[in-house]
Amino acid sequence: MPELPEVETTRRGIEPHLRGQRVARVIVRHPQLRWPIPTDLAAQLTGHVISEVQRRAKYLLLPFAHGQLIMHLGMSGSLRIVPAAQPVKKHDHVDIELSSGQALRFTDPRRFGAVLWQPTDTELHPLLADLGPEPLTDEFNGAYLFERSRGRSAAVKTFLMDGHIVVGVGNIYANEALFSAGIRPDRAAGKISLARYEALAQEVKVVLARSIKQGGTTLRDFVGGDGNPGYFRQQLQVYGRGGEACVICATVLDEVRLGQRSTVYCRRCQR
DNA sequence: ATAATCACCTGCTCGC
DNA sequence: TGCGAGCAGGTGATTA
Repeated sequence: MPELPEVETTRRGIEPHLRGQRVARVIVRHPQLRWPIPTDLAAQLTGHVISEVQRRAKYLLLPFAHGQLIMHLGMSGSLRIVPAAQPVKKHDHVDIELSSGQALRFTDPRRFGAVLWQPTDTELHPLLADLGPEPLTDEFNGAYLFERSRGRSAAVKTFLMDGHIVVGVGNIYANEALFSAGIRPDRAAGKISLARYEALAQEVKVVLARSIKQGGTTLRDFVGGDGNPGYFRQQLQVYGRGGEACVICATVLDEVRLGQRSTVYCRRCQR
């Protein structure tokens, strides 16, 4: 379910409940996620105090002196703070119980998510090593996109969703940002001008920031760490609206597949 | 190196 | 009401 705004919403929701808490117990009910949960996870975490929750791309990180916990929500994952005694449901795979009596509960029906442990000794974890810049930093801008895209024939939407180029822009926000920037999603990335990439970078930042402010986009059942849904859905201009009227010019929005992902755009507003 | 496809897994919606 | 097909917020691995 989550793109960057949903992950950041989760981070902000859970951090106040985790900060300063000691891990009392770790329960792994279903270790088979995208990769197996390390068998020593409980041994690594139990008794240690959580200092903060960081985010890099769509990964949530709990740093400790002796290593870090890496979590990813995949397509359908969520993390919530619940009373440790709250009965579990079908897809509640992991509980990290805290000294407060609450637990951080990892739920993920499709199990595309991940819970990993990385000891401190090694360098950057391979999953984090080759990631592009964070979209909400100055490092990510039109000039950067322009430079990285030269010579590339792939569709600009696919390019924008490539985590090696920039992290955190998933299918929803790629569709939205391209609409706001007036760029057709299937245009070759290498043939777009600097000026248009400046607009695109700007719109990526705007749409992500706005969504974070509203607690993310709840499509099916996304809830932040506090259990509240996100309210950005009602502001989506193209995602999920194929066949409906463009909010700008009322032209019927086209829906096509690009790199196996549903892609919606206005053939009149986006060129 | 880049591009396209596959794979992982469950649940839901749609059409018959 | 039941059933198969297709699709869903991600992304590493594999293949040309």
